[in-house]
Amino acid sequence: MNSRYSPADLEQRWQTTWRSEGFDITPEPREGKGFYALSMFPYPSGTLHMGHVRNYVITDVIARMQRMRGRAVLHPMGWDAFGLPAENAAIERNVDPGDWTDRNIDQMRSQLDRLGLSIDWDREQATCHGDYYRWTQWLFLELFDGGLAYRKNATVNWDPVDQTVLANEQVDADGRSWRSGALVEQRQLNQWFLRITQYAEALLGDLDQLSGWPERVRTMQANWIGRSEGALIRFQLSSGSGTIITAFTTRPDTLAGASYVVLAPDHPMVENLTTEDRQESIQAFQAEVARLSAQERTSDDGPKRGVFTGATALNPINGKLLPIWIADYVLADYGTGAVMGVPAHDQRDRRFAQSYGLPVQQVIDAEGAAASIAEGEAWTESGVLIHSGEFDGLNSIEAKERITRRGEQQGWAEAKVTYRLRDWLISRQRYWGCPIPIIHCPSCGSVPVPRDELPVELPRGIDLSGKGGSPLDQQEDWVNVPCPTCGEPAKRETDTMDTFMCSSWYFLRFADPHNTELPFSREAVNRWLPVQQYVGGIEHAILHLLYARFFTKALRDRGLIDVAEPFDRLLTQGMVQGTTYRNPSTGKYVAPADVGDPESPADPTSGEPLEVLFEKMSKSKYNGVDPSAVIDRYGADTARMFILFKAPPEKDLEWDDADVEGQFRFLQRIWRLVESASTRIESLKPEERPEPLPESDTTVRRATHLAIEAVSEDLEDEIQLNTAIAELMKLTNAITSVGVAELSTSVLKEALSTLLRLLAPFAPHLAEELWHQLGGTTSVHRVGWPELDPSALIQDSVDLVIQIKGKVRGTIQVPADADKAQLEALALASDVAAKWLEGQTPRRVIVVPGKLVNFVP
RNA sequence: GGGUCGCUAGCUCAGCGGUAGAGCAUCCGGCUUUUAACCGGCUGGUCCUGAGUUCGAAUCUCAGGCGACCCA
Repeated sequence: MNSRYSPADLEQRWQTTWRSEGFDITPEPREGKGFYALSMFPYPSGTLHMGHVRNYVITDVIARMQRMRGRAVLHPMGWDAFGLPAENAAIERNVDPGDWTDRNIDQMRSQLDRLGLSIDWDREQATCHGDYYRWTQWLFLELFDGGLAYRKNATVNWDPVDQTVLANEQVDADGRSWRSGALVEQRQLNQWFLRITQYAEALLGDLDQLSGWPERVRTMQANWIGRSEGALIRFQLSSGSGTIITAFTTRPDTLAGASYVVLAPDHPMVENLTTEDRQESIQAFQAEVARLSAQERTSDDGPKRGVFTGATALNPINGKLLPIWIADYVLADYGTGAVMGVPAHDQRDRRFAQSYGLPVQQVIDAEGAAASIAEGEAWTESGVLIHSGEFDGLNSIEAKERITRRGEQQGWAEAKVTYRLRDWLISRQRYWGCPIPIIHCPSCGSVPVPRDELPVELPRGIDLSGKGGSPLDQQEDWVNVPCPTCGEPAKRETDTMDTFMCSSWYFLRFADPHNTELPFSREAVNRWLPVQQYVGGIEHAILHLLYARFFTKALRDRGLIDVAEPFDRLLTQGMVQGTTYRNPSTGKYVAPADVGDPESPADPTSGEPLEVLFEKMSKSKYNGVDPSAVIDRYGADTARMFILFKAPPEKDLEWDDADVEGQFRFLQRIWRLVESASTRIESLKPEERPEPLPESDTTVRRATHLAIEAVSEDLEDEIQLNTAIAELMKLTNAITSVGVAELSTSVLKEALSTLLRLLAPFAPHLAEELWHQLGGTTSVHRVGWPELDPSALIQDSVDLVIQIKGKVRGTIQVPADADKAQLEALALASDVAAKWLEGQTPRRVIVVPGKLVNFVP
């Protein structure tokens, strides 16, 4: 009977059994909706890292628990398989990107399988396979038909390392590419865009419905969409030419304080406005600004630079002359590409005015305003209007409205809402992506490829030099085709799609993965969507999660689906961090093998002491832990338990080998506990329970049902997997400390059967093995979630705390059902009260039934 | 500069008006010729600071400190 817990063979054995029984195949929901649990699908890099493990294990626990609760569960997996790494591998090693990707997928799938994830592999999708990207193209044409996909010439972000353009969301705050980290340049190119701005209001407004999303993700999306209310102001040129410059402002109340007007350097009117003598300096400045990123241009700090055009405009509110400048801090595609300069009340305007000696006129007054303006700052708060003629004395809020209304009456203003959100640039000048299904015809323009000819397949086996331009440009056979409309010679679009297009609808395909007529049927989508629980990294707070919401809304408006939001509940899991050694003087990272004594790590070359940090696991920091190695050593169940227990799911997790040992020991304790009890239990069928129960039985029954209550809440309401595991430990400790020998068979059975069922989602293999050892005949994963018996939680007697003036002075045992008067009497009669009250009559008595009595003398 | 979140045992975290808890680590003891050991037990806390509300504050309020993230 003293068998040993050896995870390696039992995990393998159960995985084989489950697979052969088709345990993970998705059942059709019998009534109502099923439960859809989804992890953000990975890029198939070929190696599974701990971040993946954490992601999929969290989703797996939720999926398994919902299944035990009797729900039909959809828990699929796929591959976000287009993208640059495959293309780079092809360039470096001369392999086919498709073959390389498929090999990686096979490798990662087998690594995932070892974790015991209950994934329905029959629904697997890879975005780079024709039977998937056929539908990505089909959906692109839907958007094209709906006017949501269009081509335009625009200033776009160019990544000089990856040699492709990027969407605004894919450039970080420092103006660097999210992928390559390269400083992004600006280029003028003719590119494809999706009209996400048409959904700005809906994407913002519907954030309110997403109560199952983390607050910070909603805030980040709201900030990114960046709605601002204001007005368009039309400035007439003083030359009397009738030419009008339209500027957008959120502060029409400060209009009287405008002392100049600024256009973006690439504003289309600049050339006409500029006087003869200034042409040269204007052109030089335009060229200079073109090299800067939007972030560099618009930040509050740093000097603002510009050039005077020679033209002037009139301020419509007071007729003052305003010089017209161009400046780096105004962007052509935000608002109207023109702003009014109000140095007293805008920080960037103030910097600019200071550089060029432009007048500063205060028009908003409030306490401290004049002083701060005098110190060279801008007063950007609201206040009361001054120096604004008839509007003097109004507060900012009223004034915004009154001034805008006056302007509307007189034809120089218009109330207007603008957004920071830009249209989504989806063209990529790379090979390994989904081809855009468009043919350019000299006479018919951009013509969609007929739907029955989809997919437009990527040509295979081509030479990828990696040097400039899209590799598809050079594929003459592929590029030159007759126009589908007129039959004349035409050319295929050679840009491919941003891979975020592929991931913007994969969650819909999982509902109907084998459909050959449509990307998905409305019925299948209605059956499963929205995703009840979505789990993934916070890095997609804006990118993927915003695009997917946009796609869902656009497809709903095209009549393809009925849901307006794709993800009901979202969990953003934290990073997995590894122990990292760094030399503080050189900033260099040192591998753990080279640091000597881990207690006092030292640099192997210089002997300097190293600092010990926890940072996101990565090769360059030598702090990675290989999931396969952990599974080899401790088994998948221990790896799962550790990664779930060590930190709450949304927080960063510090990997610590000692704590992994701890989890392994806990599983061993359960193993031994069940072994020691197995002689007493022949089957798991319920049997008569003697009443009343002896005290040891009551204690364990209570612990059992407390655990049911706590674990159920932790898994269903808040996803608190770490505390759920702590509850399992408490139950285990309660059973062991009372002792198996002290328990009646029926209570022991109930306790162990409960423990194993609560454990099953976390450590599925061990729970299954022990369940069978106790005589279970069906899988523990199919027997149902344990039910709470509230009567088991009731105690006959409870500890009553006795406080004197709010300080705890002792406890007494009282009947659990005693009323307030009885409690007070019992407490007053106690030794504790006698000692501390010293005969005084308490002035006040607070009684909290079941908890305490507080005497205030 | 603004916002959000956090600060509880050495570490990672529970508790969110009513006796401060868990796991790991430490320490002690036992068992076993141990190398993935195991078992039992004991330690260990100005709950970031200060003020307020309350019979009673880790928990609520305010101010401050430190840290992380987001926005500018």
